[in-house]
Amino acid sequence: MAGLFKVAAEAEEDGGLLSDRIRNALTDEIASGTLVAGSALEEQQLADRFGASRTPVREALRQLAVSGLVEVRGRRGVVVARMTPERIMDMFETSAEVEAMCVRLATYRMTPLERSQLIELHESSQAMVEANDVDAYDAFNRQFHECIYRATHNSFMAEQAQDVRSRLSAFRRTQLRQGDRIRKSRDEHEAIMHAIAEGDGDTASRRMRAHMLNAAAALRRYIDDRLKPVDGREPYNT
Amino acid sequence: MAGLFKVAAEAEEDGGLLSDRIRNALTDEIASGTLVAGSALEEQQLADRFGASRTPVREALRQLAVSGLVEVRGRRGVVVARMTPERIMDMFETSAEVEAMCVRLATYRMTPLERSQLIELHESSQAMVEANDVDAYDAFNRQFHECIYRATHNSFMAEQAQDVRSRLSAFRRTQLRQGDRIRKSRDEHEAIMHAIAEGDGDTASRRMRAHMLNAAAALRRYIDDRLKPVDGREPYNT
DNA sequence: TTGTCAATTAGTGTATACGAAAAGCCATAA
DNA sequence: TTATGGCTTTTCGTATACACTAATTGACAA
Repeated sequence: MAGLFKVAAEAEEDGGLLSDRIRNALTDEIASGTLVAGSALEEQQLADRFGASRTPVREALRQLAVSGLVEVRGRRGVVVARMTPERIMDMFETSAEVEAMCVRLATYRMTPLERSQLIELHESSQAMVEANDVDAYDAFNRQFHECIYRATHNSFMAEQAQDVRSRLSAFRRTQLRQGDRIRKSRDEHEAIMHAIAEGDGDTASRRMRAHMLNAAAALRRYIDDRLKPVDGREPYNT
Repeated sequence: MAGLFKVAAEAEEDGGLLSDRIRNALTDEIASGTLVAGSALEEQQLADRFGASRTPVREALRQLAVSGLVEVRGRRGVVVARMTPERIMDMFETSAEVEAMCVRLATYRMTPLERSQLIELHESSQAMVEANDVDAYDAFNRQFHECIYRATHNSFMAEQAQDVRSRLSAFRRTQLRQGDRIRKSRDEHEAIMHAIAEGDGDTASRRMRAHMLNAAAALRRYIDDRLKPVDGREPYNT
């Protein structure tokens, strides 16, 4: 019995900490929507599922709580953070401002190499738009923005931006399926690229903010259509 | 009026969770510099100090790791995050941008009541400047900026800004002791207030950024004087 | 029927036990 | 003298046991 956990650790070829693996798994499941917002996360149940004990599960849950992905209701269990539409919009707005802030700095600081990489990346998205390939564009989009984060040459800011962005990943994919949002998204990228090319950080910043807010607006339409009915129900189901 | 968040209310409460109290205590000690950067945090030792077992201590440490206040070196202990001067400056720059972002939104959205509260708060700082009361001004400064966060009417953004700010609190107090930084700080606040009063968010934003960068510059002088020698040593002592 | 209260119970919060890995140390050999 | 190898020690990561809280359920009275 005592030697069992060693087997569990080796089963996943990842020598990393068990608690870290659980945290990563839960992060993915929450971000992807596999774990529905508001659902209860029972420690023993999760422990059984991961073939571990409650201890690493608890650590994972507590870490997720710091990032705001789950909500710890003292002595009453942990639930997947249930965002209100207002909070989601707040997060999108914040994300928009953060992206705007990053692209402004990036415009002033990016190296010629970084600029050419960004241009190349942007041009590669044309094909995805024409194919209307949501998944490919979603992946590209991530790269595009991360490329800008790096170009700020401020690693802390890049981490903060990445953190905010990752918390919205669950909603972002949805938004791309709205109408011809992909094409518009690329057009907006195009405008941002022009401002960057001219070294006009303030314009790039404004355009980026507008770009992100457009994405948020597309999502809001989706939320208004589909999430509203949920509001009538109890905050936390079982 | 200075209701702030619940932080003050929860400050000294025995009823809360033990792991939470330990986390808060450690946060304070790290932010205040009582726990020196780079020093090792041994679990059993901390458990003894808080009269608890290792379990809540571990949870606290893991949570602090998510915020970046401590560094977990797998199976080799936890140390207080040792920031390089570069990273500290990155954080200050990010903080400056975040504050600028907040004040811009706040300018457009604050209610007349919030505006008058901010004015009142600002005027109260005059006395502290004349008395050269660093502690009082430091406390006021915190309130001033938190007041602006709230006025964004975006709770998520306020939390993010607060998070970044709290991570710099250890360094901020130092900076205020540099020369006549307090007086200059208030003058800069004054200029920001004018822009807010005129409803000019972009100007308020630019002035706020300059204000924060001035504070960072004051700190850099301090760092160059006192922290540089440390760089010659090993990243982590023993 | 409904409201209140007590007993039950499910599930969290904390403590302790144990195996494993890394760090320290000493002895021994080149 | 120094380097290296194995042994000891320390401390971490995980498991498990216990304590305590709060939700739930059932009974009883109004």
